[in-house]
Amino acid sequence: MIRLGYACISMATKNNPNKKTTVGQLEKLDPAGRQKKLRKVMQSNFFNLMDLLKYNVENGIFLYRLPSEFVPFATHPIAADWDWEKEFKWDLDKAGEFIRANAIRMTSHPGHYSILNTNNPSVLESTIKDFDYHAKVFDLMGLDANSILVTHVGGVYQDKESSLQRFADHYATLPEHIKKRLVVENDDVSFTMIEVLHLCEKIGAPMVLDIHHHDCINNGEQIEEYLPRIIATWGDRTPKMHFSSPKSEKDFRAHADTIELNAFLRFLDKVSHHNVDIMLECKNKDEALLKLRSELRQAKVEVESPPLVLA
DNA sequence: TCGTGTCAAGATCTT
DNA sequence: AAGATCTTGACACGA
Repeated sequence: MIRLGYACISMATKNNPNKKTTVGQLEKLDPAGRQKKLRKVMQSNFFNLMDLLKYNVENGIFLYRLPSEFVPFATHPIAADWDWEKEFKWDLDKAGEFIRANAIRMTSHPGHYSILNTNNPSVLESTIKDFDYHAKVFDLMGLDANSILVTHVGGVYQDKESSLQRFADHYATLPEHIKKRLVVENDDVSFTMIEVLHLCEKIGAPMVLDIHHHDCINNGEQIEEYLPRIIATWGDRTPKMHFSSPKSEKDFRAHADTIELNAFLRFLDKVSHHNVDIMLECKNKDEALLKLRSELRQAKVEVESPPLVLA
């Protein structure tokens, strides 16, 4: 069975769990004022998250990416003495309860400034701190290892081989609670499906296949040839893939507003006999998901539930 | 209320 | 060596 999901922002719920503030704002306040401000932002993020998850469940959407901004300045020095874990323990429990009760798969995507294969020790340190934060949120919500952190390989630094090796070396040093959630995605400019697959097989981490990125860089490889191996990297977890449509011929790498039905059908043909979660990445978010769903229904393609068996 | 400059973070390309 | 770009929505402030 296939499940569809979307990233971070819902167009239907006006408020989203990605409210934030700025360093400049916090600097104007005394320590107590800072904590108050951070608390206020996080409170609205919790409120908005519960609202959004309820909407998701009502609409049969069980795959969702939590915005990295969920905890404001979670790893920034300016919020170092703010103990959000303790302060929001009750809320994290409640959210986790709802997520587990409704079998929602939460995922996350640490920002593109977090780069595990960096050769700069201070960047590595802040990257691990960022991964730790993302993992901790899922840990505190009591979510299983299907709640993953998706990252890219990182920079090339003029030497792909050693850059891949450095990813593997740094991966090996990660604490268990991060390692059990970290997965690697092929990107659209540097590391191809094949390169990431080899890396994932080597280090024993799952691979997120991004179809659009593969369309951006490849050496003519067909995804169907590699799907069994990609899916095998997930072990007993549910594989996750990313799907999006190019914005235009000229601006190919950018995401379009919606998903192009025919391209999606061609992809579906290759994966529909697997159990796969598909994250749709497009500007129109949940609206695009619901649109695709209705187009699939019109095309009489049953995707998200097992085929009906008539008695 | 509306328009706009600005925003934590790195890598890479351009000047 | 310093600056621009990537990508990008939303905060915060001034009009």
